[in-house]
Amino acid sequence: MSPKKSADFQQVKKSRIFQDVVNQIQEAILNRTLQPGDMLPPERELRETFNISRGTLRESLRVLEQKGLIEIRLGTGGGAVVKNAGTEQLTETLGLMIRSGTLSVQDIGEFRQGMEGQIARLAAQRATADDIVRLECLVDKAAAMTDKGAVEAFLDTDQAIHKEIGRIAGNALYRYAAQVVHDNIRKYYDDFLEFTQERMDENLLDLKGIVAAIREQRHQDAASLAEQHVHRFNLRMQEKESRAGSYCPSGGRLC
Amino acid sequence: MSPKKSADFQQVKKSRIFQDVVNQIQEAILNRTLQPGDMLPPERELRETFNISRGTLRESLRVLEQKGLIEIRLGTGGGAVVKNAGTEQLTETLGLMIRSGTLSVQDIGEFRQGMEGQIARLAAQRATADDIVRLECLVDKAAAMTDKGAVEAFLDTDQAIHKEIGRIAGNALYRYAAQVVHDNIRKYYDDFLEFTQERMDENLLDLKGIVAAIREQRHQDAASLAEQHVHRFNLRMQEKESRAGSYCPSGGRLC
DNA sequence: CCATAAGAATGGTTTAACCATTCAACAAGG
DNA sequence: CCTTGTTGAATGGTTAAACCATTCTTATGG
Repeated sequence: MSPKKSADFQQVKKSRIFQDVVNQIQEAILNRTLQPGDMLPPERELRETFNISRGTLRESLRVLEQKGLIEIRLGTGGGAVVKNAGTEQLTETLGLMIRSGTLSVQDIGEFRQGMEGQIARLAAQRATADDIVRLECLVDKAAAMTDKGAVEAFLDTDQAIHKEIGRIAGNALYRYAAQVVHDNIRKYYDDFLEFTQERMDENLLDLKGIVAAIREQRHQDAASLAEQHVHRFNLRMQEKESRAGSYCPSGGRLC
Repeated sequence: MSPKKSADFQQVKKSRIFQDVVNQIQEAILNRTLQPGDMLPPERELRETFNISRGTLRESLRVLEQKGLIEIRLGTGGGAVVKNAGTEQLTETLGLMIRSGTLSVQDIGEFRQGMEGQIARLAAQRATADDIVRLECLVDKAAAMTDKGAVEAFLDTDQAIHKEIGRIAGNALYRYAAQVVHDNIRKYYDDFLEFTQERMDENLLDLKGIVAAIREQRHQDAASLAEQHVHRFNLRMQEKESRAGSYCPSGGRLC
């Protein structure tokens, strides 16, 4: 066999017993042999099953917990419960990358801009009459909140609209990615951004435009409008950030 | 204070010593008090510093390792080394979501399609003369590979071109996301897709088109062409998948 | 100069015990 | 009968001390 095509061997793994146990349990979960909600046997029993010490077993459980595959509960009737894989791990990892300077908030904002555009485009291509009704109902609600000057309630509705558009787009990864990005970016803008009446009016107009484009299946418009919407937001973030320079001394990198 | 606006309390955390240790070490790493490449003291020393047992400390280290913040080496001079946050964790988590059926391969393919479009668009907006030279050099190389019918080498070059476009786009998150998605999708198509001469010709044409659009700063064209490129790929994957139905019985969900 | 063996440093694992939290069953008092 | 408090068992969380396995360095001998 030529050296070029030789199967890409894996480095021989050091015998780490806990890793083997992690793999076995993880397989069982991904297999559906263990389903979400199922409980693993108590530690002292599992210990015997695998024929390892409790300490080693606990290292395995810690890893599975950190992967988001199980949750560990205390007390009688407690133990390891199989979980549904959610977005918490992605959110946490992305958060680490931001905080460690591997990613800048600008990067994330720009990513979000493109992504929200694509989501709006898909939504415009796939929205049913039912979806439109639901969206317009939410927009009406947002308009009411704007009239009343209820900032908190407006923001909630705004978020609900974005979530609904994500649902309509019909792609789970876009939905998760949007949530992960949002959860991470929110940590920063929550501290920064005050929401004035003018800002609400502006936002409401954006939302109306996007929903109209979705209703009329103008997917290109929906994408552009959603992008502009996020872009305006990103600009404000940058203004804020450079004005309050102390927050982030190293050129957009967070500390 | 009204019940509506009551601060969003956190559930009281159970006293888990190892978690506290994880937080302290993680803070030190994100602080840059501990920098990538630095080594933590040996377990027996850390044990004393935190005044906990070795078992508990080891659970902490396992968690940090799983988060991708440290790497643990064996033997004399071994120990915990601080790592740069990379994409491995994201890749792994996304892989878990695919395997557990939370995401379908279609979802990922569609996501990738939109994302590669955005990346190409950014690249078209930001490419310098230097970048263009490098890209065209790679395209020439790919053309040579096509002529020679060297499939492996062509695929390598193809990937290099995509990577270069990602670099030119200048957004770290797009770059990471592309890699994560690619690494996960590759697991499936590597098994499936045979690469014929015709396929290579087709791909080469796509690449030439995209690079030309980038050179001439036709960012809209660059986006569309890149999307089409991925879309064609996605279609082939779906064909393959439905033909070899046994692989995935539950409607596009992987088992 | 190189090969090999011995030893030390370090992570990996085991054992056995005890502590802390939770829940259910049961008892006491109203 | 219902409420309230008590107790005990089940389970995860932590500790301690020892030993095993891997890796690197150093000494030894050819």
